[in-house]
Amino acid sequence: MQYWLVKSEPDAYSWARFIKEGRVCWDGVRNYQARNNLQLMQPGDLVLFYHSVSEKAIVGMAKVDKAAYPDPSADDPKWMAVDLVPESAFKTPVTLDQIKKDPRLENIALLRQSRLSVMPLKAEEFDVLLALGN
DNA sequence: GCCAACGTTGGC
DNA sequence: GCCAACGTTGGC
Repeated sequence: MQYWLVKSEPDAYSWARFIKEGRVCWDGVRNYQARNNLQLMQPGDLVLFYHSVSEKAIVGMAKVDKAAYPDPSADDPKWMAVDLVPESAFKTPVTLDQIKKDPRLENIALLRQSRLSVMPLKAEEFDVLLALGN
């Protein structure tokens, strides 16, 4: 079991829409490092869902439902997608500000590599974030 | 709206 | 293979 975090601009694809639709093909990733992370996802892995830009907070948790397969939105089969299903909404969104202020999260990839859109979380980081959100 | 970070492209 | 130019992301 591994833990991940994915980013989405709420204007492009929001948590609310994810809940409403009940499943998403997480496609459109066009960055090798993010793609490599997608390829490592296994069904059952837990994924925190971060709203970037306007909200800047983790808003919920999803679960990997289908491991990586060629991205249907890409011309080139080297790009990958996974399927995610909603698991639970956070009671309280965990803001970027909170994350920055928490010494337990000082090495989180979200802060270290601000532009990466699919990143692994350490189990300890995942636990801290889940506790903050619930 | 600006800009830092960083990835990609293309000329040399 | 280097690097300047350019595009994108995402925080501020």
